[in-house]
Amino acid sequence: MLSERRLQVLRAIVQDYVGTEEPVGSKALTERHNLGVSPATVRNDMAALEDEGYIAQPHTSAGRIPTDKGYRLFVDKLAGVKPMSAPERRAIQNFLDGAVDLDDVVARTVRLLAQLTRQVAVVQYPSLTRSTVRHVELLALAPARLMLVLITDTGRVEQRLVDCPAPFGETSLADLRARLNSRVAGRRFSDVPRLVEDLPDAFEAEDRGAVSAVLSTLLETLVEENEERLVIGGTANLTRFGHDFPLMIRPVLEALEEHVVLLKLMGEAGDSGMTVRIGHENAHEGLNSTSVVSVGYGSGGEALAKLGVVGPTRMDYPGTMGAVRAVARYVGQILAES
Amino acid sequence: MLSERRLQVLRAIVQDYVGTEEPVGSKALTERHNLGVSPATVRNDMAALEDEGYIAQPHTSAGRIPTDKGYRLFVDKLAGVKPMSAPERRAIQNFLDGAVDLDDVVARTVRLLAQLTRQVAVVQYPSLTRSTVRHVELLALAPARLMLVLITDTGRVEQRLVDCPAPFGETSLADLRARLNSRVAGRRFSDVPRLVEDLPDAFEAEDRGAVSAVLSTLLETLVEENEERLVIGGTANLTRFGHDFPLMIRPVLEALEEHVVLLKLMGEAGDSGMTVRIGHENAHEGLNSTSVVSVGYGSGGEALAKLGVVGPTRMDYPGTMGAVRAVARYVGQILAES
DNA sequence: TCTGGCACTCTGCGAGCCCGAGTGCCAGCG
DNA sequence: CGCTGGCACTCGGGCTCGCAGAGTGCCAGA
Repeated sequence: MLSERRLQVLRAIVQDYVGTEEPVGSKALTERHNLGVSPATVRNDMAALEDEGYIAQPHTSAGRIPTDKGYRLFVDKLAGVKPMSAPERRAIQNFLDGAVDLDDVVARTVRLLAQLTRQVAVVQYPSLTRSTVRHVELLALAPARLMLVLITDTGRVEQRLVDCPAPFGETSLADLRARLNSRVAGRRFSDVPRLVEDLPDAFEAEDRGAVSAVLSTLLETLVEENEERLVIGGTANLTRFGHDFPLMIRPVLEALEEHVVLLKLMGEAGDSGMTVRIGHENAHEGLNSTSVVSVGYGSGGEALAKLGVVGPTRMDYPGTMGAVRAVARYVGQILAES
Repeated sequence: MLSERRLQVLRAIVQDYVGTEEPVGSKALTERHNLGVSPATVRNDMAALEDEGYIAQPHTSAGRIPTDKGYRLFVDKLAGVKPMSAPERRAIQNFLDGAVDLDDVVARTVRLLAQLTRQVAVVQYPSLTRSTVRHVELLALAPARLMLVLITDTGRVEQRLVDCPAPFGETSLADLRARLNSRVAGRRFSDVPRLVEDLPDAFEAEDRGAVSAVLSTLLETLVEENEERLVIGGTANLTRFGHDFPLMIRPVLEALEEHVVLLKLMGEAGDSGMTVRIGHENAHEGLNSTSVVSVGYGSGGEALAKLGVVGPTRMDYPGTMGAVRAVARYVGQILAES
């Protein structure tokens, strides 16, 4: 176990390195933080921290920089979440309040997050599987061809074509539409399969094929995970990554275009509370020199989707976490209102 | 007017510079292209080209590099469009044929284009204003609150909320839905305003307010330009930009996130044929060191939207133009089929 | 009008050098 | 036992210097 002072030293190293972007030495540390001890003592502590793997030296006789493990300890034990100031919170709220529809909410959120954290922002569209059905609409495009339109309480609309095995009369269609809506409107997606299970039984034999086709398309739409969309912004902030960066940012840009990977990454993070993945903790290789801070957001108590930022491991964790948390909270509010 | 040989020299300079990324000198030129004259002669020609502003020297006593004006001349007079090879064309077609819906077509297109050109690809969603209406649907969410859903022939769906000045009965709603569809289904968006102009007259006075509200929302949706979506891919290719690139790519990344700017840029380009904007010809400052190659695509004879690539002015223009043209052509085919 | 020759001018690169920051270790002190 | 000051050592960054190579412009001659 590390002594209290050594933790202080580690904290000081992280803070200074994040600020200056340069390896930090024992002398500079004692000057900037009053630890009450001399550089020599700090050197001993640093040696111990290095033995434990919390810090490292880029070259012999240079200062130390934190390792992933060091950041991990810093985030877990040494740093809290820095709350946003009241004016900042107001600014967030004002900015988000101006949104006119769901797309706009997401677009604004991503810009806001990128601006606040000066990093790359990632926002997942509110997931279908957690929300409730507002309305299901069926349109006959041709005798045996329907369009299914699903409207969610978050204002999202999904449409699918349905090819029926047999023509489907206008009255049957109206009937199906009415029955479907009376059963599922206002219900959670996860409940829908159970609620419509026996629906074909209510129809004439000749229509059952079509009804089944509609229902299976509906269920498909509900579970379809790969329809989950991501919006990314603030990639220009990658240029503040470091000095040696051509090689650094290329894999990051590539990873950011792999939405599937990102979705997986954000999905793995726990539902409740904020998740911070540091450096090599990220499964995807391209993100091994970045940290990902993500959190769920949603209207009401439940998380609909995730949002977060991607930045260098050398980032201001407390500030970033504060911004991410605040934005998630306000987006949730906005979604709940609309 | 420049002599024939001087044009040859300019062409050779552009080709070599694009290939090597290094200023090209008179000796290297005569070695790699058999111009039939000596380096000294080429030097004279280069001096002339420099006087005219087609090429420049980064430093005294270094080779020459083309200026924007030089590239312009190259593109206009000296280089054709390099057609894709048959295998390449097949690969494009196969890749695009696998798409399952409009979103997928666009996503595949952007990836394909980025891969083929090794540059940043930009694809605009098929524009609403040029396409035709497949169906208009109206749903009552509440007595005085409707949802308008517009389905286009390209498979795109737009939805809007409509607040009515007064409650609107179910029968009137069905009536409006039927009349609306019979008038506009299958018609071009640009014709819709004329076609629905007198529609309120067919309704009772008490419903006219609501009908007008629906119609104005519909028209708004049709003309709404800022709803035009862009998809961007291949940003990782920016890392191949040049050596001095932190400062180079930051403004480019910023510009790429300004979809409004990009839309304007692509919109300005002529409808027919391919447009190449080189360096400072781009109005947006962040793109002053890039060239944009764009072309319209669409099903049938008409362009629905644009697609293109953004790359360094030092790009392989014939190859890029060939790839852009080929992709646009095949995307158009796919859209026409579906 | 083209060519070969020549003198000139840069940039880039490597070698050598010094300086400063930082370390590790040790002996001494409370 | 832990902290401190001192000291010798190391190493990277930045500086200058010098050189080689590539490229140019100009000029006289074919």
